[in-house]
This record gives sequence, C-alpha cells and structure tokens, in this order.
Amino acid sequence: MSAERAERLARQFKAIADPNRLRLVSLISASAGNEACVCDLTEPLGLGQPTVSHHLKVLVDAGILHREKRGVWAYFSIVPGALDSLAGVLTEAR
Amino acid sequence: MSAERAERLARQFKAIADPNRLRLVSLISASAGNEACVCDLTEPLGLGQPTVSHHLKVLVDAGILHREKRGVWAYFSIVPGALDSLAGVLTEAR
DNA sequence: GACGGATATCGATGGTTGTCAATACTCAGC
DNA sequence: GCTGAGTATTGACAACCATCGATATCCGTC
Repeated sequence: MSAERAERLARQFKAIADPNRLRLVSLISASAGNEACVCDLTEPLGLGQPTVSHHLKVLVDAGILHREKRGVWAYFSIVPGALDSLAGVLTEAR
Repeated sequence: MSAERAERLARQFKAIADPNRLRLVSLISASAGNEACVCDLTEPLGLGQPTVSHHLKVLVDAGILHREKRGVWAYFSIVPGALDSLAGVLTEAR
C-alpha cells in the first residue's frame, strides 16, 4: 500500500474512530428517511450543540456524511457507498 | 448503539486509523506465511525500530494483530476475523 | 427590518498521540 | 557467564484533538 493511499484512508478511518462519531453514524442510519438534523442528535449523545456540529463537520469533510440545508435545519445523511469502500479495505487485507 | 459498544469499537478503529499502521497491516497480510517480524517492517516504512514496535503493540492491544516470539524474533500475524468484524460494523450501518 | 430559533465558527484548554533517543530486556551461541 | 542481535520500554517533546463557552451567521416569521 502506498504512503499516499494509507494517508487518505487513515483520514477516513480517523473520522469514524471516535465513540461519539460512531454513534452519530449509527443514529443517522437508524433514523426515519436515513437522515437527521443536529437538534435530533445532541440529546441522545449528551453533548453540546457546538460539539455535535463539530463532529458532523469532521464526518462531512471525510466524505462519510452528506449535509443538506433545508430552511433553518441542516439534515445529515450517509454518503452511499462511503462506508462500504472502507469496509472493503478491511476485508481485502485479511 | 450503546456508549459502551461505541467506546470499544472506537478503540479498534483508532488502532487502524493511522497511515503507518494501515501499511503495517497491509505489509503483514502480503508477506509470505502471512506473518512478519519487526526487522522486515522498519525499512519499508522508513521509521525507527522503537516506533514500529510501538505501532505493532497498539495493533496487538486492539486485538488486530497476534504476536508470537520464536527465538529472538517476534512474528506478527493478523488475528483471523478481527478485520472482518470491524468491516461488518461499517456495512451494517449503511 | 426586527426577532427568535437552528446551526456554524472561534478561542481556549486539558488530554491524547506519534516520533525519537536512550536504555533495558531476551535469547542464542560461544 | 559474556557477547551480540532483535525487540520492548521509558522519558520527553511537539502536534493534534475533543470539549466547552461565547459569539456569529443564516433563515423564517411577524
């Protein structure tokens, strides 16, 4: 594996290598319509709004979540195939 | 997802969320016999021996690598199923 | 245009982590 | 037991990160 590819993959794995971000992804995938807004996510995590917003930004920057602003609300959904490609890396290197 | 499970999974993802550790896993899985010793791994990564030993310890502690001492050499191999269970978490939450 | 609610950004802080140099440990051979 | 080679551990330092409070931005409503 090249150093460049390892660097790129590590950035994506780093994005989900946090307990709160794992729970965010899990919450969003279990939500109705496979999307959720920030206000739905702060309470179950027990974190403040700025912190949740920060974690969501990390996941968006890593290409794992998609952000769509509808009016005042920001809806987050999982980018199709993003997690599957990461899973593929793990199953290939076994 | 419970906070405890998220914490436990995050520890494993953190272990592979590093470019050098990703390369270590890749190098080991591509080695003859699916195992390698520290001396085989320092040169391709361009890191010092203590640093490589540290990364390998992180992977062993996370349950991803298995360490077997044979004489003076320490051989590392991938724990069967460890990466697959992590990959399963990603494919289920899509 | 002013207000209020939802979200994003900024600054600061305590904790974690990757890396290296130096050193200690372990085992095989003499 | 001594030596040398392979590996592990320790201590230190710089860089990064998760969290929070305060504040700014954005948008619908009145």
